[in-house]
Amino acid sequence: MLPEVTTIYDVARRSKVSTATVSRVVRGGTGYSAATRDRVLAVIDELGWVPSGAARQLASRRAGIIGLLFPDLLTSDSSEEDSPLFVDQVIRGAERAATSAGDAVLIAATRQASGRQLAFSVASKADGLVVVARSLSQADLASIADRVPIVVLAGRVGRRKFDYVAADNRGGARTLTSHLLEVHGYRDFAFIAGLGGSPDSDERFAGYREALTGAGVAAPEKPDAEGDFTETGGRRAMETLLASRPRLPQVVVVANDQMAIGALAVLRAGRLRVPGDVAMTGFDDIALARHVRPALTTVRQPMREMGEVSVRLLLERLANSEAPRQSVVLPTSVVLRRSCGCQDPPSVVQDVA
Amino acid sequence: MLPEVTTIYDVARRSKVSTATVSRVVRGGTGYSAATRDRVLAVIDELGWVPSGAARQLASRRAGIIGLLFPDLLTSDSSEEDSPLFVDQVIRGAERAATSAGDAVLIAATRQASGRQLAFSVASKADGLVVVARSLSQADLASIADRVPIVVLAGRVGRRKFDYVAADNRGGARTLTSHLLEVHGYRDFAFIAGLGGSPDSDERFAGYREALTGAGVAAPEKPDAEGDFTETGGRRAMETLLASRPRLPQVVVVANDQMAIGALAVLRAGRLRVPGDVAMTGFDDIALARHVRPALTTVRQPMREMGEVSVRLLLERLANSEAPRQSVVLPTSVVLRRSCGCQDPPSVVQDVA
DNA sequence: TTGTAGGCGTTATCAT
DNA sequence: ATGATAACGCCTACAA
Repeated sequence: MLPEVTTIYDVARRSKVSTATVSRVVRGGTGYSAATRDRVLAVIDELGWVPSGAARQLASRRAGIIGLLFPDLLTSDSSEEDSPLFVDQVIRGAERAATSAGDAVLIAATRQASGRQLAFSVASKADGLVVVARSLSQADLASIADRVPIVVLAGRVGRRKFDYVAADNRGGARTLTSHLLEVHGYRDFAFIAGLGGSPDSDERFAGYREALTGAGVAAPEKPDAEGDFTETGGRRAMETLLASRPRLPQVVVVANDQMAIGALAVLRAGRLRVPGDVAMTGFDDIALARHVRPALTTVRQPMREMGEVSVRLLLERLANSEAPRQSVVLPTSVVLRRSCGCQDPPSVVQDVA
Repeated sequence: MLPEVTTIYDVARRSKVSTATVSRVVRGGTGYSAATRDRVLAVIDELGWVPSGAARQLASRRAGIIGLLFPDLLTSDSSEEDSPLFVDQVIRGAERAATSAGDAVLIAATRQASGRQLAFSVASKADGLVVVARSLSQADLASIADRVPIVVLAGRVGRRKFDYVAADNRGGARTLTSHLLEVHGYRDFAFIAGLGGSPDSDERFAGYREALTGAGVAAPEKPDAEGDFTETGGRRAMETLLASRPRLPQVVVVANDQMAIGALAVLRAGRLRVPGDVAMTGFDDIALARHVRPALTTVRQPMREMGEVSVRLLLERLANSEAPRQSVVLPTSVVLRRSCGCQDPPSVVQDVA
């Protein structure tokens, strides 16, 4: 026995009005008497009718769905704890912004090859897409963009062609490094980067260099070591660093928290004290950063807010496709803890201008 | 200038075939020559046509969308780190299972009052729903269920009416408590519960009691203190416990990790050694549990797997609505670390039968 | 192998 | 204030 869904026709017939009137009533439009409204509403309730999303979308060209595309971060061999919380937070933020506007969020992780097809599939179901950087090739991005509006999330500041929102990675790294220079007086630095070519890592390295250069400290062209954003990767990078340098730097600036935590483990295993022998900083302010010993000085990105703002931007564009392109760079903030050498964790959060 | 989306008619005209043939080709059906296929495919590519999800759903009664409803856990005042990772993991799992079946996941958090409407909205857009326990009233659940298939996630084992998947909370708590009794020989216990009436907390308490009773240890009818699943809540509950008991129990069994971590902080502040003066255990095995000092003995729920299995169950029902109701209870496992008194963290994972 | 045409459940445009 | 009736873009018997 088939579900036999009730349709707008059933409602119309039973309340002795036309489907047009039913439609008006449910959408809160105008043009019907209070009596009609009550009658229709009663019948709807009685029949338990729920308008078909598909039919609605087809006729009104509005699905009430925001697509969110992100790169698959929990692939095969990366262990549970390596899976970044970044996307989770972004999802939460997006969900919140969308829901409060009456929309829902359709999510899909693009895994390597299958990404293209998935992206199109999602695009065909949503009114617009929020695409987290690096989850799609530029070509695919462009070809989808001329079907539905797109907002790009994260990625390098300065991208064109689309609306985008990003965190001020560079500014955060710059402020953090300045703190290291000015407050602690460090002069001998080392930098552990994330995956080569990652916009986030690059931006952070750039900010780091800007601060060093600005302080008259020689800054190398390239990072001293490179990991892959995971704890394991950080461990390896730290080992490489240790092996390649004759003597310890005063401070190691790491491109993200997870790698910093891995690096911390290596130092601990080598009986090196942090921040006594070497200071260290991370980036992201994941929950762990606060709990690890020593607590990790880091830079916080407003991940949830990034998700929210992306959706908001998208909704704006949906409402007005002619509006000028917008780009929002959200401020990051430096979180001072023990690992950089600060005493008695002030837990102060220092905003980046 | 309007987007002027290209439709199947454009493709048909340009490749000089009927829309039926285009449809056959794109869906990989049968009944066309290789030459025709290539020609159509070429035109599709040239025109950049993407079939409309809405039209497709309307005609085929299949949206390719799985809805996921969960309670809003990051409300207002709860701080960032208190937001549970449970749902995040479930989302990941669901996304993975759905994507590999060619579907996408539509997510929505039900916030208090608005829940009902949101749920219906999502139901109207999806082929089926995975509903995380407590995100909807029984009445709403029922009224949605006779429109689309529903799978209930988590919640108490033993529910009827719907397909459901749950973790073996009771078994996990029982095994954990038995370990405490048998290996460590503890006899004086205390239990910190989560929110009153939470099925998860109740089940865990039940398992705890079963083990105690089975070992001939008197088990109180009610938990010794109650928190709200957050770190802060755990802190408060521990303070209450401390204030209300003349002397320390040998071990405190806490209903989840976050509260346990809060409780740990209280003990540390009181200069009490864990597990020296009091032993402690958590539940969930969040990432932090491993990094906190002492590392927390806890019970792991296969959160991601729960998401995956839910979607799989839903897809099965979508394929065959007549199949008998299914319920899957996934095993939990005890993770032994320092906080319960175990030496030299064996990091052993002990499966629950 | 290919085409024709009706139907899917709403919305929206005209009338009335 | 209400009602007919085209779209909307695709799928799918049924024919050819």
